[in-house]
Amino acid sequence: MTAVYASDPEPESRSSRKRRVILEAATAVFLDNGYVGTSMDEIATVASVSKQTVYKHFEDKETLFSELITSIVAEASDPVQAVVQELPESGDIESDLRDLARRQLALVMTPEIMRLRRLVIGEAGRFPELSRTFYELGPQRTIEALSGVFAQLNDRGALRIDDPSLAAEHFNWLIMSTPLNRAMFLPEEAPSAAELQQSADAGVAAFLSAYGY
Amino acid sequence: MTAVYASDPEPESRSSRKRRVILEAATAVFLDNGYVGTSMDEIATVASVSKQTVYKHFEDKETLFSELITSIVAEASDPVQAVVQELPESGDIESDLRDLARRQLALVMTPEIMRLRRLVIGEAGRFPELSRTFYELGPQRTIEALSGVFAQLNDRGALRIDDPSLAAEHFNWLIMSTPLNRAMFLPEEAPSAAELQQSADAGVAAFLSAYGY
Amino acid sequence: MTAVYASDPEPESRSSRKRRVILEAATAVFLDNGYVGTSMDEIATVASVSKQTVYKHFEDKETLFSELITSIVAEASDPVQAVVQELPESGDIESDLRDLARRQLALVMTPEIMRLRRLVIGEAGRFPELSRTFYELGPQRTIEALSGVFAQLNDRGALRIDDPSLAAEHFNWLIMSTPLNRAMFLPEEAPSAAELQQSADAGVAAFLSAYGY
Amino acid sequence: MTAVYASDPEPESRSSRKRRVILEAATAVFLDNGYVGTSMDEIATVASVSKQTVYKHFEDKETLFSELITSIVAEASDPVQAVVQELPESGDIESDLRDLARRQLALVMTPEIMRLRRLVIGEAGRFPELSRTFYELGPQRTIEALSGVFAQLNDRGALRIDDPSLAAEHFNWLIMSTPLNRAMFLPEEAPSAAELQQSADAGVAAFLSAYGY
DNA sequence: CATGAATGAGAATTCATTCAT
DNA sequence: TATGAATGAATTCTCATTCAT
Repeated sequence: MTAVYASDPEPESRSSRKRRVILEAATAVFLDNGYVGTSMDEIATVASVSKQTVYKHFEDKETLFSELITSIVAEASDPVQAVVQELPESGDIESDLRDLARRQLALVMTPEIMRLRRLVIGEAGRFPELSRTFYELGPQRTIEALSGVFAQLNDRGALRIDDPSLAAEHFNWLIMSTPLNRAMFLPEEAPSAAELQQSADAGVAAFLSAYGY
Repeated sequence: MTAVYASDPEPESRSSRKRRVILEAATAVFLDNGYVGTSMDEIATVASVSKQTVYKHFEDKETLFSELITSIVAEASDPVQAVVQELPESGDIESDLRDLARRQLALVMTPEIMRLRRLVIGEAGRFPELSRTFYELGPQRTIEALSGVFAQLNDRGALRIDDPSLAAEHFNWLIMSTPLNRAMFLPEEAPSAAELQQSADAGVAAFLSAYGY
Repeated sequence: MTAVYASDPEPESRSSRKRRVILEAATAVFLDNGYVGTSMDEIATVASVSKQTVYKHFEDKETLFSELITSIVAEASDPVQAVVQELPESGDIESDLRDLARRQLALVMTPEIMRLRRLVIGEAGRFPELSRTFYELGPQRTIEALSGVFAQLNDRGALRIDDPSLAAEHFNWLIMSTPLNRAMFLPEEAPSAAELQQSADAGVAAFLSAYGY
Repeated sequence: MTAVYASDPEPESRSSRKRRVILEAATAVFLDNGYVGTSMDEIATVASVSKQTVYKHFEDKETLFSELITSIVAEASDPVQAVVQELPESGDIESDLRDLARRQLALVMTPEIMRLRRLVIGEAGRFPELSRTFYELGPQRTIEALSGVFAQLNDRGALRIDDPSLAAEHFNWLIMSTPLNRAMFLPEEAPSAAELQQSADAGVAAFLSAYGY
């Protein structure tokens, strides 16, 4: 999660190091216990700092939660974008789409992202901006990127697509819905990599039946 | 005035009337504020009964929540089943599937069921049995029913389906995922009936491209 | 406990029957859970009557407790008195005293009376009249009776006793203190009948060494 | 004014000072009102700290009570042990035993220890480990010490004792039972020092009649 | 007369947030 | 700057007692 900052050239100040430590602790605790189920005390304890220090860095619990979720969502979004943005060019459209689908699915189904998704959905009433952010940086952004890809594939004659945006939706959910929905309700049964691949492959096959030549 | 109810075959006892009132109040409050965000005091107030009465009917908050959610889930599940179980027989497969899809989608996207879904997902960590129940009585049961329908349609030569269960998954999510996912994250933007129809119709079209003759 | 009333000739009225049932239930519950640990609800439930019925028979919890304890103490006191009042006349003073001691000890160490003793002692602050009653009807009354016995035995030349009351105290505690004190603090380790006899016999022996010829 | 404590070798930390204050307040309140009759609020008020502070130092009411009672019992036990362990060596066995008996009795009959004893007995059902501790550190330990003393006195030819342990029991209860039992049930009638001495002396006299030459 | 419900309060425990040192 | 303590309220659950039906 913090790997994103790994190549950061500027050395962290003490303050921003603390800030990061607190964010990491808060991430762990919030994802485990939810917003209301988490106490500032526990965050401070897990971060090994005093509660005052937490409050020095974040105005209150809501702010901490918001900033936290926003930044994780952004972080989590990037790798998915990277995968979806560029389709490999092997010439074999089916294997290319399979490749994309498998990688996308593997990323989205990460246990931590699943917990994040459940948390954000559960708090959608209390924090509508957060769930909007998740939606926009997650599914929406993904589908836009896919939409671009499918437009190109159509132009290139590889697929037969009238409405790239609609095709992107269909592609996205054909490959993800089954395991995603299942995982959302059955947090204790993590799907195996094989199951994920199967779901991706079957989705791609159906997609090609509908949108291929 | 009460004579109207005189012919009521099973007149509710005071006790079960109270029980029902409490359940209704609890439903409203839990769906609005989530499990932790709801206090027994508020439930009692909304139900216009004393807290004692609540506790006389339900052992504790957890029990109340569990029984409540279980029963709503069961209730909500039945109409969807009814819709999905029997396909109309007009001879026009596309319009039949559209019909089914539209009705199914309209039921599932009911605001109350959406709130229930968010609530259950948000509490999946705390109440895994509840989310399992939702999963089994909801998506799983629906897909099993659809699976049966598609098997028949295949036998009848109306569709070309190898794996009815997989086709059922694809059908289900092609029509539902887009609005469902959106509504999950954007609780304030209820989709219009027109949008839902469009989603259903587009899903059916894609499904037929993939699985039709 | 209610055996005392067994020979009662007059048939119980419904009311007094209920009253007895309540008292029996209350006895069980109070002895198990103490005064504060007992709720009127539980008493009503155990007695299989409604709470109102309890309140119809007893003004309030305090009254119920007081009357209850007073009557059990009185009931429990009588058999001990009976044993202590009359010394058998075998001519063998040691075996006579042993007999008395063993019987007295067996009665006093009854589990139910032990629980009563603990309860009364624990509530001595809240219910001083009750503990006074216990003291007067229990130890004090016993010792007065023993005192009379020892006065006779002195007059008869069987023992050498200046102060019968003091001798009675010494006798009483020589035989009872060890097991009684132990049982007071170790409610889970009921002493065996053999241990009790041993304690009685050793107490009698010491008593005779001090007060015999 | 605080300079007086300046040379204190181990200056109490703020934390341990608070802890001590809480323990003292809790002692007072528990001894007065019993376990269930005492509220954490009252303890906090008496200690002049916030309830939070109480909970920061002690996990819950039970823990506080247990630690508290255990430590008082241990504290109270030591002086009695000191008295009982060493018999003075005046050569006059009767006056030596009287001395011991009077001191022991005076210690045991301290009002605070009496309240502790009542409290522990009253809670023996709820806190069996506590009453066991009391028993072991109190009566049992005392009698073991006395047993050692009597064994020596026998060896030295000062007393005629076959079973030192039994003699210790008899000694202990001959001098203590009467006032102890009375005080247990009549908390409002503290025995005078004179009465205690009389009880001790009379007990010693009887003991010597039984076990002396 | 007896049952379910109501009342009104109190207890244990926890929290977010703010002072004081 | 950071730590322990305080604040003030909220929450779950229970209780003794009283109405109303």
